[in-house]
Order: sequence, then C-alpha cells, then structure tokens
Amino acid sequence: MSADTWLAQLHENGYRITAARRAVVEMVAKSTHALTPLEVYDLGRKKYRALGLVTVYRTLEKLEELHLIQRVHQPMGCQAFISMGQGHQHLLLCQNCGQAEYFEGDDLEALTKSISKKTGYQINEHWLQLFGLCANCR
Amino acid sequence: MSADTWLAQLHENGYRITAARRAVVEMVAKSTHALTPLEVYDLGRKKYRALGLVTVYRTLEKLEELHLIQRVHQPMGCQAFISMGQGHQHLLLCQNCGQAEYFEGDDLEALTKSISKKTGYQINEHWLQLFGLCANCR
DNA sequence: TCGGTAATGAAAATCATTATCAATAACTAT
DNA sequence: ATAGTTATTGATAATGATTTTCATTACCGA
Repeated sequence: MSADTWLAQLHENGYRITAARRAVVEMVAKSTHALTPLEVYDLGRKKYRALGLVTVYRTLEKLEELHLIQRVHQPMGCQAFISMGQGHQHLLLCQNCGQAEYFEGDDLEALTKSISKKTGYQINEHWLQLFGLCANCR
Repeated sequence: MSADTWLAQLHENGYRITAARRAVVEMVAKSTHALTPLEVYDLGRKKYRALGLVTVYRTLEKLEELHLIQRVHQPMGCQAFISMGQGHQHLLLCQNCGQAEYFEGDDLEALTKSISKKTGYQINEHWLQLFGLCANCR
C-alpha cells in the first residue's frame, strides 16, 4: 500500500489532499514500525515543517476510519499505529527493535468451535498477536 | 482466587493490609468484568468511604506486579483490569455486556513454528483474545 | 480565477495518570 | 498490650496525552 493509494482513498471519501496529510500519510505508509502520534509528528515535520500535532491526531483518526491503519496493542502502550495488512492478517512484533510484520494462516476454527460449545458464547472475532525477536535481533 | 488469597499474597510480599487495599482487592477479585481504575474507585467506596483514587491506582499496580490481575486490551480502551486466570489462559469477552471468561487449550505450536520458519523470527509469546456474545446476550 | 468551506495550527480545555507531602495507621519488636 | 518505625494514605498539584475552540488559510469544484 503506497502513500498515493492512501491519498486517493482520502480523496474518494470526500477529504481534501493537503500538505499536512501528505506528510503524515507518507511517513506512516512507509514505516515498518508502529508509530505514536508524536513520532509521526516528528517524522512528518521533516517533510512539512509547519505540520501541527493536532493535525497528526486528526489525520490518523481518518486513516483508521478508512481501515488504512490500525492501532497496535503492546505491553508498553497502545497509542501506536501501523499500516493495515491485506485481508485477514495478524501482527508479529520484534520485542527488541519494534519491527512489525504481518502473517496469515492462523486457523482457529477448531478452537473457536470448541470454546463456543464449552462456554455458550457466539464468537465473532479474534485478536492474535505474536511477539519475538526478528532475524536481525535474535 | 478469593480476595483473602490476594491479601495474603500482598502480605507475603511485604505489603501491609489496609482498609483501602481490602476494598480494592475485594471488588476486583469478585468482578466478572474488566474494571477501570475509576470503576474500582466507585465500587470500592461502597465498602470503604474514604478510599482515594490514587490509592486505587497504586493498589492495582501492586496486584499487577504480583500477577494477580492483568490489563485487558479492548477496541474501546486498554485501561481495564481483571483477575488473572490460572496457568496459560486467554480471555473471551462479551461485546455486549463486557462479561469476561477464561479459556485454555489453544495450541499454536504448529502456527508459530511455521511463522518462525517463514519470517526468521524467534517467537517468544502470543496474545490471543476472543470476542463475541455471551449466552445471555446472544 | 473565484468562492464556499474543509482543514489548519496555536492556544486553551479536558481527561487520565503520576508525583509530592504531611498526617495516619499497620506491623514488628519489645 | 504498647510504642516506635515506617509504609501507606488521601488531598493537592503537576504532568502528559488527547480533544476542543476558533480565527485564518488554502483546497478544489464550478
């Protein structure tokens, strides 16, 4: 997913393309790490000096709305965002460098069926996230 | 896990047993929902009028330290805590009423092996959480 | 090019959490 | 049981992150 695709998505949904949004989108789209609003702000200002932190918050909000990014939950905090994966994918995070990667292929069908029977719950969704050390850090 | 067990754990670890801690521990230990600090505060004040919010934060911190409670991550926020499950267990949450339940029996061995081979990551930990509707709410 | 209006950034407001501190009360040693 | 040490308390203030407000700017369709 390139920054241009995201900008096109914003435009299609009636949002205007501005220098501020370009800066935010570009930085988040190309990052392999989850970024906090403040990190996006710092990075974004390298592209567009006048960028305001408030605009970062507002732009991230819109990107999340359009499912272009997602919030990443980690032991140390849940304020960071990362580019959304394609289809049904889950995150694999490096505990050392923060590098993030998507994976797919989890089959929890059997598990959810069994849990559903045991508990009486109708299971609608699951969150799965792996933590470890990336090839470089291990 | 009863409130008394938790108080005993606190005592064993050199912490004093106070009326404030009794109130917090009792409320969190018996709750079937994840509770935010503010919710614990409101509930706790029914037991112990003079309870302060700051003490709630401090007590929750200690309970987390001793692995008696854990932070619960949800789409709407990650400030809530719930009694810890026994051994390797995961949470199942009702999207309607917030009821929480533990389950076990997830076997991700095959998945993590395959992901590890594919990505080069050394996988150390996983987070799994199910969302749905409990028997009452479905 | 122009004009309506969405978007902006600065500043202020809000909300959750943490630090400070003097007063209190739990526990240990007597 | 008592006294003394010191962890704990609650009120208040400080902090930090996020949201709201608002006058100004600039995007983009006509």
